[in-house]
Amino acid sequence: MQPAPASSASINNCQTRPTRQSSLSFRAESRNLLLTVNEERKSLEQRAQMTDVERLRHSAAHVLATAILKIWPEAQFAAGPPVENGFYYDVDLSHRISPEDFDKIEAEMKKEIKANHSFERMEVSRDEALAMANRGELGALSARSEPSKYKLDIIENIPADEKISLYRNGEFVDLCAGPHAKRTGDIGAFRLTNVASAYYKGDEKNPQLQRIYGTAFKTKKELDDYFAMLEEAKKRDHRKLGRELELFVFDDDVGPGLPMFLPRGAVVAEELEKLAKETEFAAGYQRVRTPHIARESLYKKSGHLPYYAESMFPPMSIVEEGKRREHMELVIDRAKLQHELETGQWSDSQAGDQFDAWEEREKIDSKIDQLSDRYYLKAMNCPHHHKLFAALPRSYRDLPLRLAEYGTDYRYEKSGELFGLMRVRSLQMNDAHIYMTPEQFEAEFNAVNEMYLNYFKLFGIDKYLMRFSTHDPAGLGQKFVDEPELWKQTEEMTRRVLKDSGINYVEVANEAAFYGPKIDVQVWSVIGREFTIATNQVDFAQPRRLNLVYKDRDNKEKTPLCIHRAPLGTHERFIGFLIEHYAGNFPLWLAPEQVRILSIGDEPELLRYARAIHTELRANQVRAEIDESTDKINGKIQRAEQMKVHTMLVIGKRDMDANAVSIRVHGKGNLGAKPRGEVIADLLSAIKERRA
RNA sequence: GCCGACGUAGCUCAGCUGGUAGAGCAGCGGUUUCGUAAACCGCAGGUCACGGGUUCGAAUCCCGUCGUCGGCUCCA
Repeated sequence: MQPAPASSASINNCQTRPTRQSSLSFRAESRNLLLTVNEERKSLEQRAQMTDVERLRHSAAHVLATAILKIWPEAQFAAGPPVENGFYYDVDLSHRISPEDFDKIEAEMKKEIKANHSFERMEVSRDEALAMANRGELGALSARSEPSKYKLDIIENIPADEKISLYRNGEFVDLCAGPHAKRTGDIGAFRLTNVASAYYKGDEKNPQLQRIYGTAFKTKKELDDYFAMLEEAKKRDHRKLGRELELFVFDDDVGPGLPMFLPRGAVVAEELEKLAKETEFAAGYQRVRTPHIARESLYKKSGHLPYYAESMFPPMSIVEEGKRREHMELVIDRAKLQHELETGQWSDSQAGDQFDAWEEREKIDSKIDQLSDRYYLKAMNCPHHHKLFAALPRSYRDLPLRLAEYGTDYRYEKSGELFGLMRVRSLQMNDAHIYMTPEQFEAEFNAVNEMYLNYFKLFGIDKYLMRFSTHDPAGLGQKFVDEPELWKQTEEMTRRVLKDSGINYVEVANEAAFYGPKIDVQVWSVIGREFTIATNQVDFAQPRRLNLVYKDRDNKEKTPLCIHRAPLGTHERFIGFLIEHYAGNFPLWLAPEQVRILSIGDEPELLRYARAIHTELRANQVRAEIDESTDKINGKIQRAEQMKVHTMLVIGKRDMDANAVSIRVHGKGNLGAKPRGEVIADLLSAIKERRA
């Protein structure tokens, strides 16, 4: 799992979760700073590949630093790269920069841009660079009493064979690989957006810096469009719409990251389940059901525990009735011993006694351990499914065996990573595990991909990308199971299928699951925001660890290959995505309330007619409601529109006399009157066919 | 987890430098009989997230806890 921003974090069926900090770190004692060093660096060539807008943003970062120095000359700068939607510069400054300071900083930036300084590149020797940094001249307007400490560190980490370059714009000189725009005046339009804190090099052992974010474009128009897009995204924010449309809620007493679906949200989840069940039934999957918890032994065998324990809720310890007394006695003994260890005066001559006490404590601990059983809330469904595979003798004739379940999992996401429905601690996944022979892999993998593509079509997802994550041989035995041959085989198979099927994919090294190569599926909502929604993983390790076997033609027992797949990801994230994608305007088949009947007035005869239609629709499983409030028709329409009810059937005396109804569709307005029977038939067929 | 901002009625928000908590919508009770985005009147609703402190007096100031949000290498 790559450390990714919450909005793009991936969903894993089950796999290792490296910490945010995957780089090797050590303390540089020579300075006050505690620094870490990265394993990998981008080469200069790689970095020189910047698009025009990236150059411009990179230059904007330098202009930002220039402006900050004009106001706070003592500021120390670290890194200031262009990023996806703009740029930032990390600054170490005792003054806390807040958005109130932005006007002042932007005004200085504008002066720099107006002055239209050129960006001059200078190559210097390592010694010159170090000397300048020591005089505080890098990331600065002039020499200063304090050395440019971050720049010094950066220089020291530049490989000996790399050239060192500086860039100057006006008075500002910075250590910088470039490239840049030609002149500050090329920065057509910019704006500072926010300020956040960031550790130097992302390592919490390092000092915390203030990260000033901004964005820049060539033209004012592009900048305005960008902010308009942000506004639109705000309107579509699933947290806002989720509350307004009464889809889901969070409650402090239930707990952070534990969403509860209100009836309207539950409808969406259940319609998605219905879709998945129909699709999977047609594709030869079988449904299974498994508990939400399992004994520790299962995760020891599956291999998850050492890799994944941090992402799981802490275990529940249970002592069976018959063992409670013995357990209690041990606990008391341990407490006594602990007290002694903590309060006792242990002189040098008693070191041996102290050591014995430690040993004794360990013995007691292990006895306590043996008496108690630990259960974990499951964070993934695969081990349970693997156990179902193993539950019956399997023949090659049974393969491929496809076991599917909308499994409920619990993952202990770090508090700072929770985000609406996008990153939660309880989740339900459109999960399935396909067990097969290696010969069947290609066909099965293709079928899975085809399922993905069909879903994309149904939901109107035009842009997608499959990120194919492979292993790095250097990580064998640590991050990845030590099976070089199987890695090679499965990665080749996967790559070939992806290539042959013409699917849009990229290959990413070193991000595979611990048990095999993995594909994360990224999709883009209609407003262009990226979501990592689904996952598809090859597993050759767990089946072996759990002794899964089938009897092959040659009467030999063999280990099956397994594909983990979850095309609809989790309900939580997929619904979050759909809310934004549709801006809350769900297609008829997904709409929480498909039809609302609005009568004009409440004369008994008219109400009878309206109620008859309501009853008929509900008898046909249509989610229809009837608004019998005393509001006037405009009020009823307003309320239905606000709740984004898909179809409104407006019924007045005129309609009743003609045995008709007037149709109004959310977002489309009044579509006029039609015969009652025709309207109902149209609704039923649109729902059945899941028409948009 | 770490840094920062924020937390007032179901929702959206007002409440100045400490002095009796307010509006609109939603809800409830009436009246209204209205043809495609808000009829009218009334009523009710808050331990100002929670806990502590300062003060004659705290929504307001301080500390802590909980929660939400922004961010935590896309590297000079």
